[in-house]
Amino acid sequence: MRYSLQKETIREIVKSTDSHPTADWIFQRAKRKIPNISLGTVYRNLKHLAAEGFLRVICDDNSTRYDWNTTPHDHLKCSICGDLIDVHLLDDGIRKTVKKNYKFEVDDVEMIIIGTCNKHE
Amino acid sequence: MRYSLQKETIREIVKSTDSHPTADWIFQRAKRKIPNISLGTVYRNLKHLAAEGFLRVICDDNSTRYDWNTTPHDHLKCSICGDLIDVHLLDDGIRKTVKKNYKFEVDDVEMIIIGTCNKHE
DNA sequence: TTAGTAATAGTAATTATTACTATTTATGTT
DNA sequence: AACATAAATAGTAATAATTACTATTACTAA
Repeated sequence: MRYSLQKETIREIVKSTDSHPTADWIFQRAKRKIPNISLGTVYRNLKHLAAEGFLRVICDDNSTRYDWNTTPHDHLKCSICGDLIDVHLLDDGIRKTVKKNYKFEVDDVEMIIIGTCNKHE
Repeated sequence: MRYSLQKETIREIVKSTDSHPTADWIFQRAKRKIPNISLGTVYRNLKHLAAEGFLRVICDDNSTRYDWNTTPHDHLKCSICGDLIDVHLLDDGIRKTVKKNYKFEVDDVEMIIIGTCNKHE
C-alpha cells in the first residue's frame, strides 16, 4: 500500500466522528479538502482501510456505515432517529462458547440492538 | 390484509427452507408456482409478512435475507461459504441490561458472528 | 531521472430495492 | 348471483448503493 493524500484524508474523516458515517457522507466531507476526489476512490479506500484493520464496517439496513473504533463493542440503533449508539455489552465468553459448541472459528461479533433511544419518551 | 395466492406462496417458500433466502431466491422459486409473479410483489409481501411478524429480516452485507424463525436466535456467518447457521446464544438478560443502563427500549436483538465454519478446517 | 506500477478521476455498469400505474381480483353488500 | 370498492398485482421505470473500467496521474525504488 502506497501513500496517497486521498486515503489519509478519508482515514482522518472517519476518525473525526462518532456518527458511524456512510460512504457518501465521507465523500461529501472529503470534497471539502480535495474538491475533485471521486466516490469510487472513497469506496476503494474504505475497503482497504477495513481490510488493514484501521476501521470497522457496520451493516445497517440498506447501507454500509464505517466506524473508526475497531475495539470490540456493540451498537444500539434507534429506529426513530436512526442514531447508532456505542455500547459494550459482550465479553469474549461468546467467542469461546461458539468455538467450543459449534467448532466455528470466530473473527468478529456484530451485535445491533434495535429499539427506541431515550430522546423519545 | 386480504388473501392472495402470491402472498401465501411466498410465505410457504420462506417456511420451507433454513437457508435464509434472499428476495431474488424466493422470486425464482415462486415463479415455478406462479409463472408471471413479479419481483415487486415478492418484495411487497415480504415486507408485509415481516411487519405482521410472520418472518424475520436479516441484514447481510449488501442484501436482505429472510428467516421464517421469529423466535429469538442468533446467526453464525461463514465468510468462506456464506452460510448462515442458526444458534441460540443470548438470553434476554441483555434486554434488561440495555433498558436499565441506557434507558433504551429494546425491540429486537440482532447478532451475527462472522468467522469460519467447520466445513473448512 | 526515470521506469514501473499502484492509485486516481470520471464515467459506465451492476445490483438491490422501491415507485408508479393500469388492470385484476378478493370480499362485503345488496 | 351480481355489483361496488378498494387492495393486490404485473410490468415497467426509477432510485440508491456499490463496483467495474480505463486513460491518466503520481509515489517510490533503483
